[in-house]
This record gives sequence, C-alpha cells and structure tokens, in this order.
Amino acid sequence: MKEGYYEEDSDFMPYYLLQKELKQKVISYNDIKGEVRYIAGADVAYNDATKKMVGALVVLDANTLQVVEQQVHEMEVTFPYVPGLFSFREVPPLVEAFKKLQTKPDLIICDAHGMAHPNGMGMATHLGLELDIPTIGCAKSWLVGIYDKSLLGLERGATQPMMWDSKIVGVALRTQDNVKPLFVSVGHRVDLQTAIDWVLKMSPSYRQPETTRQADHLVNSVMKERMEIDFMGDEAVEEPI
DNA sequence: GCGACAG
DNA sequence: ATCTTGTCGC
Repeated sequence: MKEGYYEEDSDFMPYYLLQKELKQKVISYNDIKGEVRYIAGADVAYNDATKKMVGALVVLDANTLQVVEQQVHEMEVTFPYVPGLFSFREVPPLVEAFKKLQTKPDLIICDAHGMAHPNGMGMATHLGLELDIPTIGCAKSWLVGIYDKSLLGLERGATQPMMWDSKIVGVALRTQDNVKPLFVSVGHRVDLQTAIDWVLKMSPSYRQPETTRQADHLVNSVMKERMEIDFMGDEAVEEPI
C-alpha cells in the first residue's frame, strides 16, 4: 500500500492488513490452464431500503459471446462501501453465485479493479484468490495510477500504462473509438496483456465487455423483481380491512 | 499548481 | 451503487 491512502488508526485497519497478506498469494503471470472456453461476467446490485444485495455471475461462450448459464445470489449487505475495501462488500454474494454454477468459467471479468488498487488487492484480485480462478479487473472509473491522458489514442485498442508505487499496475484502455477508457488490470492468474486482449475481444460493440453488460442486466432485472414482490407483499397486508 | 478514491 | 427528463445520434 502506498502511504497516505488511509489513516493509520482507521477502524478498517484489520482489513488493510488482510489485503497485504492476501497479496502475497496473487499470481500475475498467465496461469490459465488450457483453452478459454467460458468467460463469466460478475456484478452486484443493491437495494438501500431492504439492505439487500444481489450478486450475479453470467457465463458466456468465449467465441460466440452467447450466454451459457447464469446464477444469482441474494443476501444481506454486510460491509459498507469504502474505496479500497470494495471486495469485502461484493465478493461474498459472488462466491455464493459461483457455487451454483454448473458450468465453471475459465476466466472472470469483474466490474471493478484488480491490481490497480492502493494495496494491489482490488475486488477482481480478491475474487480470483477466493475462487482460485483467473480474473481480470475492468473498471469504469479511475481509482489509482498515474497515466498521461494526452497520450491515450482515441481509437479502439488504444492503451496507456498506469503507474502506482513505481510499478505498472494496469492500463487505461479504449474499447471503442471516442469513448471514455476502461481501466484494465490483472486480477489473478493472468498477465496484463492477456487481460487487455480478452477485454477487447469481449467488447465488440459497446464500451463495456459483453460479460459485464449481461451481468449488469441480470442483477438489475432480479433487483426489480424483488422490489415488486416486496411491494405486493406490503399491499397484501394493508388491504384487508 | 492541484488533484483524481472501484460500486 | 442509486435517484431521474429530456435529448443527441445511428
């Protein structure tokens, strides 16, 4: 962890220390066994009213990009949103959703950072370690890392390395011409170039990879269903008079 | 010159 | 993340 990111007396210190321990186990070289046939997207949605969250994993065929299987898991929100400790909030429901999958993915693309994180332990990395599955961090917005915005080309495929703590921790990647870049980094058991290649391959027509889009749609629809059910439940008890 | 804080 | 209308472009 680069100094100056969190208070030494933070209540969350135990979690930062746990990240430092976990970081020792991260594999940042290509450790994908065999051919990548299935790639999953992961996402989580929240409901402030009920304090519930829904995590989803959607498995796509790596070549056709068609959905092969999808699983969700709903549970109570157990950890607050703290930049840098995001994984402690979202990994639990994703691990549960993963357990339900019949088709285990060869790779998971997360809607969050991997090593491009103050402690080198973003959600993608944490999830990868937890599941022992190769993961890629693919976030929509910047968290850490210095890069030269003026050197980032406007065309799809353009990249600029992001430096943090004197190391390249990821890249700003343009997945479509003239769109805001995505921030790609190693999660676990993949190298940066492999991560970039897969994100591009999974993003043929939109800014976000198809994996993330599918997972996003799923959690939103499930969340909407849940809210309607809750609403009907309230009506049912109010109505009889 | 300063600063950027995932979802 | 989530809350939300109109609006720009293919």
